[in-house]
Amino acid sequence: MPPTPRTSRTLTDEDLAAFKTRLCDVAEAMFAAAGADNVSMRQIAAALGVSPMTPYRYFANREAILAEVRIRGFERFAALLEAAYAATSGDAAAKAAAMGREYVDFALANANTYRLMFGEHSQEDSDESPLGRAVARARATLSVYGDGLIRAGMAEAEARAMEGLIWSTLHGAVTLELAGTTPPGSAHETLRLLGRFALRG
Amino acid sequence: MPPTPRTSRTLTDEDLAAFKTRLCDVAEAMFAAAGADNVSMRQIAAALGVSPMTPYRYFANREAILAEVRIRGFERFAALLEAAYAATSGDAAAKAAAMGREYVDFALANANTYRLMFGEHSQEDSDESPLGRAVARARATLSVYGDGLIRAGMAEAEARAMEGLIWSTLHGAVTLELAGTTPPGSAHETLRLLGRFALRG
DNA sequence: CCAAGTTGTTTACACCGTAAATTTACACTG
DNA sequence: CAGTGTAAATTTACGGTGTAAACAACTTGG
Repeated sequence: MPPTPRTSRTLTDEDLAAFKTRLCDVAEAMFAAAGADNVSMRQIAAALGVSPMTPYRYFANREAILAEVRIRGFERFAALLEAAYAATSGDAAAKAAAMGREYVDFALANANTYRLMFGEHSQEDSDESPLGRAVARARATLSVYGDGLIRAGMAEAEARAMEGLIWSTLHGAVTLELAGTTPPGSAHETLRLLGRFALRG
Repeated sequence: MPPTPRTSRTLTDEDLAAFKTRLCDVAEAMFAAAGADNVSMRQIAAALGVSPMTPYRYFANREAILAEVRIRGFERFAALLEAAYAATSGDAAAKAAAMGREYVDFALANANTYRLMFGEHSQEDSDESPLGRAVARARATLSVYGDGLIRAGMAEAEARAMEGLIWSTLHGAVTLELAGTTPPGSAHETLRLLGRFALRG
């Protein structure tokens, strides 16, 4: 069978971006359904209706696709947290509680995406990298909590450290549940407990 | 090249167990060095000086080896926590603090083993399964903390839930650091903070 | 001594990520 | 308009994976 390229010669920057976006959309859905490890390059290409090697013209390799999807995941995540913050009326504690709920709900409802986001991605998240910036954006939503502590008289450094503790607890709760180490519902239970005595107004 | 089997006919139960142990020792070391995903069956077999298919006579498949190594990891982990408990003189808070330190140290010093232990292992940890029992043993060491709370007047159910919260925080802190999402040292910092206001005697 | 069964080996298959060669179709020259 | 260079997509090919199946070497029960 002869090759059947139907190109329009040297593709535009937006054509290029469009393909990348389309590929990421498809890959993201497949990853979410089966876990990133169980989706091959060939499967992604087939789902796009394109030959197995075509994606390599747009991404250096498989890892580059994972990196891109990770970034998109963090951005979606951050947007949800920000929305939860904006949609909640009340004091900082109420907003923080809503964000905590959103955090756990997102992780449990998008297990494979969350696993991909927080899996071992070799290179560290320098604030310069796109991934680092996406992570920073998600992390920044946590500052609502620290801000409340500062208003209550806590030193800034300490308040920021407390944010790290809250984050650790949320992350630990959902990953333990996602791994099957703790039974279903544990994460929400932990969240409830955390809110009870870490968010007393 | 002709096959060169030098067997001694129908191997004893302890011969069988010995091979499994030897294989797990080797596999564990290779996993620790390179990460489980980067170690193939063929590599393990080669390291054992045996042909690629021989391990399959002792383990159903690769996943069965991972499961076994996971169990051994949890047992080693539990033993360390128990040792930290036994070696610490003082009240429950001091013992709990020592165990928390041991927890974080183990995870950071055995990153790949820890990742394997708490990675997605498909089947849940029923208390009937060997893995479930190994997990339960590690988890049981946490009860020291809950016991202290109960002595301080907290209801039992609540105290056990608090153990889950502590576990989540420790697990979250180390996995965030192992993933590179938080900078080195963060887990110890979180541990310090946790101990400060969760362990006030 | 022979048939059966246990052990380890070799071989084989379908899949993977991706490097390299190949084909196609456009955008240019003349 | 013919010819050519080249970007885009394809096919092919290579070394790797997990593991099923066939096979060879041996021990043992009859």
